[in-house]
Amino acid sequence: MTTEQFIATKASAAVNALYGADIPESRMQVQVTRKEFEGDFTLVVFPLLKISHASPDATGNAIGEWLTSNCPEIEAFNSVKGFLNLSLSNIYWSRLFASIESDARFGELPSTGRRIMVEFSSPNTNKPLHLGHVRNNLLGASVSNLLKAAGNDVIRTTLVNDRGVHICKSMYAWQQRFDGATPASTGKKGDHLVGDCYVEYARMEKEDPSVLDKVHDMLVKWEENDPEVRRLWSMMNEWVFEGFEQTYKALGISFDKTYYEHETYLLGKELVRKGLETGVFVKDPDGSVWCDLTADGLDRKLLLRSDGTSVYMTQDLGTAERRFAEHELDSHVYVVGDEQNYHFQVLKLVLKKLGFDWADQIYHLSYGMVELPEGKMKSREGTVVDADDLIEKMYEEAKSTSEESGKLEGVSEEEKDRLYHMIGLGALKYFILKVDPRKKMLFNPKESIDFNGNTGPFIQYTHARIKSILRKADALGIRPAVSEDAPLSPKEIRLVKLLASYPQKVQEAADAFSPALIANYCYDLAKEFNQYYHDTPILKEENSSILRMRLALIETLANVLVKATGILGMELPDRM
RNA sequence: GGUUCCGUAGCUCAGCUGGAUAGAGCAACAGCCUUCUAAGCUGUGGGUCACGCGUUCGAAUCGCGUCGGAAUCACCA
Repeated sequence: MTTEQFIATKASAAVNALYGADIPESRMQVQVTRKEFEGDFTLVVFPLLKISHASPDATGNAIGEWLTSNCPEIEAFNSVKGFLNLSLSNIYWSRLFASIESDARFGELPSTGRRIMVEFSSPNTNKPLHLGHVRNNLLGASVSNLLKAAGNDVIRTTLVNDRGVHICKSMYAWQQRFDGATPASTGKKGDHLVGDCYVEYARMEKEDPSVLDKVHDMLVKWEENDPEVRRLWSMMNEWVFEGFEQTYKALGISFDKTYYEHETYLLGKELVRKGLETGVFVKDPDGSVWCDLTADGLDRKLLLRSDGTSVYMTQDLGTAERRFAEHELDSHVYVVGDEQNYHFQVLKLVLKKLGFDWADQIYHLSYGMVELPEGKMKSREGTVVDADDLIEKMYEEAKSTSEESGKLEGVSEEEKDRLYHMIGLGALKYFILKVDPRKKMLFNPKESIDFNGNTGPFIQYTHARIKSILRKADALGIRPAVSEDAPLSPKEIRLVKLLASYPQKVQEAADAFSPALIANYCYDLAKEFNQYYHDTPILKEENSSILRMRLALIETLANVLVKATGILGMELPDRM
């Protein structure tokens, strides 16, 4: 039970005793007391005036009196203009702190028994990953962690778009203009080499539009399983996968299951057949198949072309059906940009029309685009921010900042390398995840991602500071320990309050599919600690139970920081 | 044109299930390292929460309208 719930329950009892009214605790409004007022939690009494038939202050005072004389945990109160501020006893906070400190699984919510598949990343194999993909990948990985922390069984998956006309374009350009170049012969990452082919193709088509016919011939041959074309296709895809693998590894991302579109693109045709039988779909005279959604305020949606081939939507319908069946999913989350809102709206609607109840359990985590100061990234204009370049840049930035501070003297080169990567990536991940996924975000390549203020490195630095103190204490043979003999200061109570709210934050964030809420929490916690650190000496404290309590407090704080940033996919260093 | 989303400090963002005087960071300015890591801490300045009307004891938050921006509405994926 959270402290808010505890107070709500007591307040409900107070109202019952004083006014004989039965107000459930869920209707009680309890919030954290604002900094400028005395107290820990505040009961909003306005909604109770109709029952008390008294002024806000009189009502507040009456409830305050009742609570302080009937609940030993509630020590004092003051009533200000309809807000009843309550102070809890030090023993209450000590015990709450002790319960958090001793709980190794603190913040891991009880199992929901639900199995959720999360699809994210889903790249095309004709160009390297860019900043937009980075946001997708980080969000997907983080939301997966979040849902897992909230007690769900999570399957991370990706659908690689490895076939189609765009792949053939790269293949054609390679054949015509690249003279047998390979990643090995050029020293280029495979995904970048294939990306170059794609760019080259665009140039070729501009010179001579008829090359498009050649590309279509190639696609037809691919579909006919032409060995020559298939061999080229496999080889180039292999290059790309190796390149992607490096990028995923650098980002710390992996999948439980990878689907390839060349295996799934024919799925869904059976559904179309059934839909035609049951009259959910209609066939036009030219042979094309449609679903009429005009009654739902949408348009008609194509499901099979007049030549009988399937489209994107057909495939997605079939894939969804197969996944729910194969994995006995309770829910499926798709991490896909908001430009596809319409697609998912239609997908769910069509599945529902086909009679699948689980259609309601599909959630499109629709995130906003990453934009540059001059607008959208455009590959034609060369304004695309490449993922590998960006990761490299972050590493260099971390390296130069670290070298400037000189705090890593005596650390091995190997360890330094690990730290630079951890810090650079931490900065990048936090930068992207701290903003509400649904909103579009701005990235200015000219300004490097900050390492000061509300940033990943700030949180990592906080952790390093705590670890430094704990190392020193350990060297002195002092062990952290919670004890009721060590009263908590107001700042320490604030920290305990924040720590205690962590499980609730995980729940809220999971409900909202928003790692940003976790990022904000991490910042609040780090900020609060740094203020505490600044004016509360720990190792110099003479009272040994207070000293040990403080060590226990910062150790718990470090543990919670590790868990929370872990959801964001960040690692925290012991020194930096 | 239809649908959906967005508009908060110079900039980047919190706050949005209605609650007290709207918060951070960056940038600017002024301080704090013989004291547990200054990637830190403290302070100053900076706001018509796009605009209007409504609901309410109370609106940045909810509703309607206006203005501005974005996405989407392919026999592309």
